[in-house]
Amino acid sequence: MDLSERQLQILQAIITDYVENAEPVGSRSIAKKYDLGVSPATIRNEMSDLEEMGYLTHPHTSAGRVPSDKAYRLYVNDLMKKKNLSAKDKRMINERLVASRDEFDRTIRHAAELLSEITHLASFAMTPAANQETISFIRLLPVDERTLILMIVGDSGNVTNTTLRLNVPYTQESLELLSKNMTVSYKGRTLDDVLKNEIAEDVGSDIEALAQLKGNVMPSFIRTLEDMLNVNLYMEGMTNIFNLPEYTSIDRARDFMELFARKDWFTQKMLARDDGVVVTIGEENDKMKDCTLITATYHVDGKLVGKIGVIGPTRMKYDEITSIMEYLTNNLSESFRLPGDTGDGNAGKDE
Amino acid sequence: MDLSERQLQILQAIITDYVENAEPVGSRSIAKKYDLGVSPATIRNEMSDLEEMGYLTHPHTSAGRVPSDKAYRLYVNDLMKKKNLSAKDKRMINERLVASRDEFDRTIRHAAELLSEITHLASFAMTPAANQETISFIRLLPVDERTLILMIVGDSGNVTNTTLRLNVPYTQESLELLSKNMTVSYKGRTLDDVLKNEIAEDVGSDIEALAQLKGNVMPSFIRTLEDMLNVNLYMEGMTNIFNLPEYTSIDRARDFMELFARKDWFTQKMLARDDGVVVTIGEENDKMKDCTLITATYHVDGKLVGKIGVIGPTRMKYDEITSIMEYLTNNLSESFRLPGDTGDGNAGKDE
DNA sequence: TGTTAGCACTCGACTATCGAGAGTGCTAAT
DNA sequence: ATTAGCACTCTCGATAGTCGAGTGCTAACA
Repeated sequence: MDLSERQLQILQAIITDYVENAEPVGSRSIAKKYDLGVSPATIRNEMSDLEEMGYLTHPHTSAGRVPSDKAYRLYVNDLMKKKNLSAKDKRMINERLVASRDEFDRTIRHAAELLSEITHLASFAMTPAANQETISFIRLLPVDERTLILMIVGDSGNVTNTTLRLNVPYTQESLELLSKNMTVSYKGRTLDDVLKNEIAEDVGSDIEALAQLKGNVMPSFIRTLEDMLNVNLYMEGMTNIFNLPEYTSIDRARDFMELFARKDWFTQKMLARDDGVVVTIGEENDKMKDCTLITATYHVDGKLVGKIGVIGPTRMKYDEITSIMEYLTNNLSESFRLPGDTGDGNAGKDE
Repeated sequence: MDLSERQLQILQAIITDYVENAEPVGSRSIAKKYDLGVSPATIRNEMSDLEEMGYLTHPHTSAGRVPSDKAYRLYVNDLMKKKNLSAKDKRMINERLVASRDEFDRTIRHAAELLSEITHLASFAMTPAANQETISFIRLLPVDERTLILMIVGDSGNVTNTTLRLNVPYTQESLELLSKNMTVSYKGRTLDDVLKNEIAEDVGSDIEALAQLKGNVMPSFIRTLEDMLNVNLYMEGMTNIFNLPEYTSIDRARDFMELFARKDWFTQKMLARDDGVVVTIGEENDKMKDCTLITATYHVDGKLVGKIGVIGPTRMKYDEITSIMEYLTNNLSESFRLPGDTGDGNAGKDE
C-alpha cells in the first residue's frame, strides 16, 4: 500500500504550498505552480486517494486540502531533504552566540533567544541535567557559631550551596572533619547514585560531635543535591506565535500560553526525550495536539546533556528548522567542551 | 472646582458598576441599582458634567459612561475604603504561604503564584535587591591547579560563587592569603559601595605571586558582585488575563504579553518604584497605557527590599487587591525576619 | 433654580440575505 | 488512465434592516 511516485510528488507539493501560505491548497493551484505534467482533474483524483489513506484532510467540502500529521511525519522521515543554512542564519549564529563555559545559564538563555529570532517560533532551552555529574568535593564553611554554608562542587564546574542554621553551635574541628569525611565518601560518585543509595545509609562515627553534626547536615545535603539536579528552563519568543495565522483565535493562543505556563510539566516532558534532533508532530504529543515540537541536545564535556527546542504549529518549515537546530547545538557542544581549548583564564567578556 | 457630594456618589457608583461588569454604565441602571434619590435625567446631567471634568469617557454617543484614569486615581486616593480580607483569601494566604528564609527564590515564586490565583490577575515577584547587603567574607577554594571557586558571602545569608580558570597555576598559599586579604578589605561594606569604589583601586602587594593572582581574580570578583545584585523576576498567572473582557482582542493580548517578555525593562521599572503599596494607573505608566500596576514591598531583615505586584487592566478591584497585597507582604516580611525567631535549624520541610 | 418626564436621535450589535469565488466530485468523452 | 465540463457546496464579505440601550435636549414642574 505504498504511495506512487506521483502521489509523493503531489503530497510534497501540497505540503510545501501549505507550509508557505497556510491556506488549504486546491488541485488547480498545484497543477499551475508545480508542473507535474498532469491536469487538475488527475490531481483531484490522487488527492482523493491520499485523503482516503489519511494523508490529507478537508476543512469542508469546497475547500482545498490540508496535510495531516501523518503527511508531515512522512515528509520528515522520507521526503525532506537536508537544507543548507542560509548565509544569513549561519552568520547570525556565529556572531551572536557567544558561549562561555563559565556561564551556562546566560549562554543557554541566549541560545534560546537566538533560536526564536531565527525561526520566528517560540523556543526554549534547558540547562544540562546533572544526573551524571560526579562530585568533586564537599566543603562546609563557617559563617557564625550556628550558621554554616554547605557547598557541593561537581567535576564539570557545577557549584551549588545552601546556607543552614543549626539549633546548637558546632565546633570548628568537627566542621573540617565532616568536610573531609563527606568528600571522601562521595567523591567521584554521580549525584543520581548518591541520592538513590545514600539517604538510608546509617552514619556511624567514633566522634560524638561529628555524628551529631552530620545528622544535622544530611537533610540539607540531600536538598542541595536535589537542587543541583534541577534544570532551569528558559522560554523565549512566545509572542512570536501571535503572528501566525493559526493563532489568531484567542482561544488557541490561550491554550498555547497555558501549556507553557506549566513549566514543571514541560520540563519533565523534555527530559524524557531522546538525544539528537527529535521531531514530534501533532497527535504524537499527548497534550498540544496541534503543535509540533522539535528538540535537539547539546553536550557539556560529552557527559551532561542539555536540550534546546522550538514549538509551533504543525505547519512549519521542518527542513530549515531542523538544520538550524543541528547547527546551533553543534556550536553549543563545541563551546562547552572540556577546558583547555578555550585558553582564556578570566571571565569571558560580556555580551 | 471640587466635586459635589452627589457627584462623588455617582462617580463611585459608576466605578463600582463598571469594575463589576466591564460594560459602559448608563444613567438608568445607576438610578435603579444605587438609590441616590434622583432620577436618571438628573444623573445624566451630572454625568455630563463629570465627563467635562475628565472623570468619565464615552466610547460612542449612545453608550454609557466609562471611568477615566483620573476617576480611578480619585477613587484610589479619596473614595476607596479599606476592605477587610475575605476569610477565604486570608485562609488561603495563611495556609499556602510556607515561607522559608533559606529559600527566598522558592518562597517568592510561591507568593507570586498565590497572588495571581487570589486576584485572578497576572502577578510578578522580585527577589530582594541586594544593594545594601554587606559582605561577610570572601573565600577562594581550590579545585585543580588552575581552577578555583570564588565565593562571596553576604550578611543576610546571600551566597554567590563563580568558577574560574586561570592561565597559569596558582599556589595554595597565595590563594589562602588572598582570601584573607580580600575578606579584610571588603568585610562589612555594601555591594554597591564596593562596586562603585573598588574597581579602579590599585592592588599593591609585597608578594609578587599574590599580586598576580589578585589581578586575575578581580574581574571575576566584580562579575560575581554584579551577579549578587541581580534580582530574579518571576511572573505568574499571565494567562489569567485571557479571561478578562478587555483582552479578548488578540492585539491587546499580544501587547500585554510582549510587555511581559521584556523582563529586563520591567525589572528596571519595578526597582525604581517607592516602598509600600504603590498604584499606578493607565497613563501614569509610560508604556502599558491601559494597565494598572500595583506593587508592594516586603523586607528581609529590615534591610533588603523585594517587590511583589499585580498587573491588569485599569478596571480592577482596587480596594480588595491593595488589601490582599498589604496582608501578603506583611506576612512575607514577618517570615523573612532576622534569624533566631524561627527556631528551626534544619532545612524547612518541602511543600 | 434645580429636578424631572418625555421624546427624538444615535449608534452598535445582531440577523438575514445575497452574490462571488474557490474548489470539489461526478460523468462522459478522449 | 486521463481529462474537460459542469453542477453543486460551502465560505466569505457586503449590504440592509431591526432592536435596544443610552444620550441630549426641551419643556414642564416644585
